[in-house]
Amino acid sequence: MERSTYTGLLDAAQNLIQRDGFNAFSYRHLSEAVGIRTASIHYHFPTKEDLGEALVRRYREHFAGVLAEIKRESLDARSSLERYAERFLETLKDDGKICLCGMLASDYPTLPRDVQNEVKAFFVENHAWIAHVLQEGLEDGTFKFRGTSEDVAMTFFSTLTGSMFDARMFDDSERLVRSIRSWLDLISHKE
Amino acid sequence: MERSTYTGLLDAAQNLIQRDGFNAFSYRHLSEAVGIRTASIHYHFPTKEDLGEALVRRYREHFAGVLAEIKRESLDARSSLERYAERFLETLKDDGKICLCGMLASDYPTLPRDVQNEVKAFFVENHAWIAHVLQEGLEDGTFKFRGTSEDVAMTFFSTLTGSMFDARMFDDSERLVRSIRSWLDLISHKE
DNA sequence: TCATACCTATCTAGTGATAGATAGTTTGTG
DNA sequence: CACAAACTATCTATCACTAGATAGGTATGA
Repeated sequence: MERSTYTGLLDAAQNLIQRDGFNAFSYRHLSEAVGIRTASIHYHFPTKEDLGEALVRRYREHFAGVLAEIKRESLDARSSLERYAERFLETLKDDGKICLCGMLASDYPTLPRDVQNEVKAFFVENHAWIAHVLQEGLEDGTFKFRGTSEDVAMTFFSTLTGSMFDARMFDDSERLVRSIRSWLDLISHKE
Repeated sequence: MERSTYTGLLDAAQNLIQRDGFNAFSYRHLSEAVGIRTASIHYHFPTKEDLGEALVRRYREHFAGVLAEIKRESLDARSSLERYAERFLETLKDDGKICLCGMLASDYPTLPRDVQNEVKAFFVENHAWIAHVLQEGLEDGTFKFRGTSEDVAMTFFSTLTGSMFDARMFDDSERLVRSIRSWLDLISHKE
């Protein structure tokens, strides 16, 4: 039971932050979402920083598993990136949610230090994974591009997060779909 | 005199919002930045929504002038996009500021309605301008891409705003430089 | 001309609501 | 009982915003 309250708090906090960001979400909102008093939330997470850090760490670790799974199961580089991008699309379709760390990157200067570090770690890990897939695709002829894999990886991740904001604003997830397809076409060799 | 207070408020508000977003900025911060009491700010901008709307409208109109100037003076499509991207780089180098509307897009669900509409208008105008330049470059052979100009324009704008957050987080404007160059290389024909 | 009236831009002081956080207490369960 | 997990009640700080006053400028009109 106590475990499910803890997890329920993280889940609800993630929902709120993925929509409104770290500053526009409060213990009061969380209290209403979970059904316990704000004081009781402080029992589980003494400060907002504690909550934020636990949340991003869980998200980051979960994502590391997703990355490993895609790499294990995918046939080629293009379908790896497609499956990666699919996670962002699913998140967006779930009530217009934004990638947690994409959202927190926009709140970065106002974030507690430990949360900042978790968000940066997420970016580093994701950029490295994308760069690795890009490099594979470059070497086996699936992809064609001139910049370094690291730089191109950054443009891919930026396109994903940027287009999530765009698609949410226009309440049209197809905008993210088209953005992903267009970007992948830019580096795909065939035609 | 009264005019300069009004403008000074807009300037200071823009600085604060470009760093912290709409929710993490307050009349109190603004008061400290310009040196008048919060009550006096309400004389010029009765509500935060009024301030936000005036600010984004001014920004949008200023940007429309920038777009027209680039189009008037630039020789080819690639240098138009380079000059466009250069504005984002200058903004970032100015104390890690983010494009105002890129920042507000991340705050979108919590924004007052009139501010939301101004931000959307900014996106529409900028996407249309980029798409037009891309189409020109496609037709004269400067660029090569498969998606529609509109979709590719969205990936360019998303790359710019997304990479601003990235570069700010790592306190390294060169990351934006490399992102821009890599993206432009993806659609450039030569080599 | 000069007094009355209005306007502009600021101020002090305060509203109710909400923020994150704390102390101390009750409740449920093994 | 002992402990975990919730509670009530409260704190201080800040939020956007308002009321009412004031000083100085400007316009009007007898």
